[in-house]
Amino acid sequence: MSPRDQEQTRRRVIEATIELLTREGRDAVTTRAVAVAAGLQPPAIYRLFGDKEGLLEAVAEHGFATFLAGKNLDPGPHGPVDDLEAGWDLAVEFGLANPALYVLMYADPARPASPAFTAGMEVLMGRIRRLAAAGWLRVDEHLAAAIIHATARGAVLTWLSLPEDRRDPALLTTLREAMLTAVTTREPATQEAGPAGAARALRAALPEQTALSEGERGLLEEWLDRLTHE
Amino acid sequence: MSPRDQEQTRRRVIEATIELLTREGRDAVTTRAVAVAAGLQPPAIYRLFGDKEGLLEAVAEHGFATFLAGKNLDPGPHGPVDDLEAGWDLAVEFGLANPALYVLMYADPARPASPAFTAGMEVLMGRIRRLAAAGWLRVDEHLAAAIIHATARGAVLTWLSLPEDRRDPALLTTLREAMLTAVTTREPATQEAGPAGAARALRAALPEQTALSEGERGLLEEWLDRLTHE
DNA sequence: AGAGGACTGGTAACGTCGATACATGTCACC
DNA sequence: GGTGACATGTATCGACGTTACCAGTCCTCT
Repeated sequence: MSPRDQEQTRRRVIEATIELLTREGRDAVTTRAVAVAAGLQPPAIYRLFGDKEGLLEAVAEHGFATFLAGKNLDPGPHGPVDDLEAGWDLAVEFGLANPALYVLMYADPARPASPAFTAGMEVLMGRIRRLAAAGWLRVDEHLAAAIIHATARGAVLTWLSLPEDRRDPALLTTLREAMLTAVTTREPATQEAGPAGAARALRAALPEQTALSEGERGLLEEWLDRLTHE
Repeated sequence: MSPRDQEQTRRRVIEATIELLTREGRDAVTTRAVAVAAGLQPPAIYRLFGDKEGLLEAVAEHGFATFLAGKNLDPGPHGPVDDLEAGWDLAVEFGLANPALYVLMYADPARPASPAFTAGMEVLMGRIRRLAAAGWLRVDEHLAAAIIHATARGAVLTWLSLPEDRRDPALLTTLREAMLTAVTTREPATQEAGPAGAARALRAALPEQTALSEGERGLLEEWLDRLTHE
């Protein structure tokens, strides 16, 4: 079997698994059931994915990639805050649209970070960085990522655990709003983009702080001037 | 065997299961392993708990009840808002103190609401009601419950999924604060902007600039970190 | 062109799981 | 002291994840 064919078979197995997962639930995903659904023998799964864990990881990655493929990830016209908002919505929408897959990826914290998990974080981190560069970030970048992740995770899992007739869309919008106020500032710390603007803003706010020694502050001011006039 | 003895045996089995769960993980909890740990035969589990699901449910309930037993649930002297805050802390503390148990109870949203789950919600609902009675509630009671639950759930699961050396306690306090401002009409504790925002903006924009040498940039990054973490 | 060998794919099986049927033992009561 | 009901122990079932093993096929080298 050529690598080309093998890739195609992998794809067929993955899609059969997703079908099984979404139609009959997590417990229906057995190696045997997947094998017959994909039209091959149980051991073939192991030749293709190593073990069941490998299969599930491949499934998560495929599902997430497929979802992202239909979305536009470029920065929007309304600034980094709106981009963050859209990114949060994207994460939640993925969970609501693929509950079984989402639970597989995000329910058990013991599961080591899969490529799919990491890919989602990459998207998020890019938006956070732009937010920080524009001076909108209220907290540390890593903390921001954790907050965004936690609110989205909590939103999706709680939403899914509610009976359908008691799901209030306000849960999602309120959590999103809470996330935004926790992570971003209402007023940007700098009006100008790039290092020069940030340096100017920092230069202005500098005299009030005490984290640096006299000498350090002097050198820092020199550097900020250089960055400003670059 | 008298009902009294049976109750005692149930208790022994449950505690053996918790021991197994926390020491060797979820997958180590097999009916056989539990049976030998509790000193009886595998079928005895089924006579006591019906099936494995029943055992796990009993375990969840026992673990949660034991945790709550050591806590004071009465209204505190600082008003309903502080009570809510303490309730949220309680939920999160339970998750951090009993990760395996928490994951068992809250990870999979497909699992129907267990008695333990409901008991936790009861505690929460009481506090929300007092909050509403005192006029502090910004949103519908059910929505408030969902928001509180979602933030706590997201906080615990995200915390547990982070490697230990990257867990920032600020994640918990920030999420708690976000929950409080979303749910109550209390004024958010506005933190002074200071130079932190500008420092973060400069930190994010730093890689793009060329006015500083490698060494200067390294030192500058250290200072910016100090300025943001002050 | 034919023999040898590496590699793919199929079959059968292992050990363990959750769960259950059945036999064995034990105690109360007539 | 026999008898019936109930608790306990034994043996086993089907299904699971996983692996050893064997047959067939295709490429290579002489």
